[in-house]
Amino acid sequence: MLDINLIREKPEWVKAQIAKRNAEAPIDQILADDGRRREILQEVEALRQQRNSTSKEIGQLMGALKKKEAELKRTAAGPAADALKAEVEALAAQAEEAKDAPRKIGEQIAIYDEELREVETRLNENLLWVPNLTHESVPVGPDEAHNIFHEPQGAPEPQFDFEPKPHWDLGTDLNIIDFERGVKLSGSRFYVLRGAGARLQRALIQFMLNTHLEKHGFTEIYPPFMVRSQIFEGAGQLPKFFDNIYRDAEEDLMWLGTAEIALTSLHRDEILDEAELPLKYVAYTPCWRREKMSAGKDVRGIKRGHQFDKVEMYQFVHPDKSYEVLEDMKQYAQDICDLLGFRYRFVDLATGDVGFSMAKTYDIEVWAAGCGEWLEVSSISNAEDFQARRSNIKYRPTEGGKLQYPHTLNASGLALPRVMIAIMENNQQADGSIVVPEVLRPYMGGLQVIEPGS
RNA sequence: GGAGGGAUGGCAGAGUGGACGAUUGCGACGGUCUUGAAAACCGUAGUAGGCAACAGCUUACCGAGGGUUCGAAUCCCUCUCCCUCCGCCA
Repeated sequence: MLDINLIREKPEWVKAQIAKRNAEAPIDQILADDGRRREILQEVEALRQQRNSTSKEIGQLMGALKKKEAELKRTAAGPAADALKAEVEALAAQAEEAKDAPRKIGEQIAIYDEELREVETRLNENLLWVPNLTHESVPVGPDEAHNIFHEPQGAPEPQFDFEPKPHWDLGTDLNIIDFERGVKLSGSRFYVLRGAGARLQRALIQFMLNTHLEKHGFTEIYPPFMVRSQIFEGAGQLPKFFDNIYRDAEEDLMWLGTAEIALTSLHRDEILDEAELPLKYVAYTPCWRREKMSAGKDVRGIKRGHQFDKVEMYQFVHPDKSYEVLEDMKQYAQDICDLLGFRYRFVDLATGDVGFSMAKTYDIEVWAAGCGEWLEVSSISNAEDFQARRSNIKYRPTEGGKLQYPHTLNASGLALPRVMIAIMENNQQADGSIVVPEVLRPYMGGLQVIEPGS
């Protein structure tokens, strides 16, 4: 969510920023509703103030009336009682009369309130549809064709004296990926990992988590895999990406598309201490995506499934530090690639390709020799205060003053299926076996090579 | 799934229609005292919005949303969450 003050003060600049993303947002409607909202507020608050003060007067009248009534009760019949009775009646009539004015004010307030509710509802909904603004360092361009690809680095490109096979053939031949049974169980874009395949993935998860815990200083989180729709809204997934989310038919629960969604909301509605920052979290979760947008794309193999596993890093940081931390996060993801012996390249996403919630994003792509593709294994982003605003997460500055929004960053560390692909395809041998990267062997009972039947 | 009880400021916990944005205690912060600290004493304190923007004024907020009323923390309705007991269960 953007700061409404920013839209109010620099609407044309905001529009230009959104145009850079090749996106659209109802800025004019927001401005109109925001203006009207403030007009109504002034009217309605003045009315409320009037009503409050008259109500207080009535309260005093009622108090006096009660006193007199009590006094009347204690007084024996006679001239004194008659006089009191007259006083009581007069006061009662006065109170009744005094109610007229505030009652009318109340009716007016109700009319304004109705319009206010309508305007605010629309305003808030529209604000949720406005994407984050990209950072000035992001290359400008309407789509992914304008991304900047950096020179490949890391390990040298693997060389073979035979034709390297794609992972779907390797996996099937070794009987470690079972596509047919995956489809039998759940339909297209699902697969079963078997034997050393399943173990390889589990080893990778352990290896990645341990690396981030022990070398990069993260705290491990195990979040719920299903969360409320509000939580999706907080991360910026809703309302825009509703079609891509799996949801429960009866409860207001949705299956994570990424751990980022849950991690963003860990501190929802909380006020942190500045001294607590940065908060560094890492979580392993499965991720579920309908992939409606990519129907017919990447249908072979395990590159794009409806369910996949991912280790995700997430940080809440001081706003002044977030771009520094973005580079750290990039390094953490890179470390995993290096340890696994990958050849990889960094991509600076162009304004038109940066995700809805993000101000700046780097991708890491890993070379996979069998399918001959660069595979996106990590996305490293700074959301600045966009997600913190949506999720109402603030921090109290040590030196006092107004509460501030922290910046949030997320980075895959890494996405499992594509890492599996790279390992299988790059480490394959002429006989179809696969060499297990050294760092994973301790997690696989010392297994060095995945051979048929292992 | 059944029955009952709850939700109030950082925490604990009063408040059942009018002076309550809210008693009190603890904690926090500032000060006095002290060589320093503790104790004691004094004082300050929530969040969000609007207007003016220098101090100022104002509205809303007692789990959430509606309603009754001149007026709601307090009464009514709906929802969410928590606790206790029973049932079921990894």
